[in-house]
Amino acid sequence: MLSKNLTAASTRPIILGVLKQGRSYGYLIIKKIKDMSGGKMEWSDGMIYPVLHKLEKEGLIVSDWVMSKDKRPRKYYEITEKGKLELQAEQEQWSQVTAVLDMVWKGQIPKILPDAEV
Amino acid sequence: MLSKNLTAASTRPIILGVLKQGRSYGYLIIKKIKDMSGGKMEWSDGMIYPVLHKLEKEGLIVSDWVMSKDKRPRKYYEITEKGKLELQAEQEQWSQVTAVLDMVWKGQIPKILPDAEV
DNA sequence: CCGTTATACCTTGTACTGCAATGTATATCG
DNA sequence: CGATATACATTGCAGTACAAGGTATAACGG
Repeated sequence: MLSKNLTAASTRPIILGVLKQGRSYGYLIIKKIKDMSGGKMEWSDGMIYPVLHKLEKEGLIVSDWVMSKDKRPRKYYEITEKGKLELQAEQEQWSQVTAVLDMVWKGQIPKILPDAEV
Repeated sequence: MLSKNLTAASTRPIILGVLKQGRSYGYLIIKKIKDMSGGKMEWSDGMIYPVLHKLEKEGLIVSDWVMSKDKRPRKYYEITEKGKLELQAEQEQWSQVTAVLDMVWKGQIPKILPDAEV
């Protein structure tokens, strides 16, 4: 079970990443993410759809309805150029944070002392 | 500049990690994190102290006042056993998310198709 | 001596937000 | 026919991040 903040922080880049690979729809995105995480990440409807809506509102993805072979309407999403740029920026940010966290996991904390003890 | 969510998500493991390496105080923790991130992460007072207070309230760290050599009072924080367990759990969660994100960065998204197209 | 900077910690209002829960709809399966 | 799976939508509100403003004092340069 991931913390709320970590889930929130990773939702956007993951969705954008999945859509960069190919257009998809909500229900399937949830399945892919479950698969990619070995079942550890189980997003719900209430989680993913508000995020998809917001991404679309921000112009990072676009959507259109398609009638599937079994007559169900599906809302397909596709990443935009702006969305790809945003994904790039997300990757850079995650890289920064991950670099610091790697130091933390490895116990490589700089030995900075208070001025009065230099 | 990190997103709000990413900053929020990484604050606790970073602080716990710094304190696992050795007891420290707020002002110095901020300096260490700035150093570890090459200047990219600049936390403010208003950010770190409420988090330190919450961590203490949850029993993950403890604190005590020490008078420094230049007569300034400093509030030193130290991680507890419980805090070390929490840090371990954080590392596992970050590992899970990072594994999924690595797939995203590498474009390794599973090709799962809707049932009607299998 | 004074203004500035650095060293330290504290508090809080409030704008923002995540998402469980609930809802609608329908195909498939046993 | 009931249960499950396939799909998308909406929202109330509990929770929360942290900038801004505050207090205090040492050190430094002009």
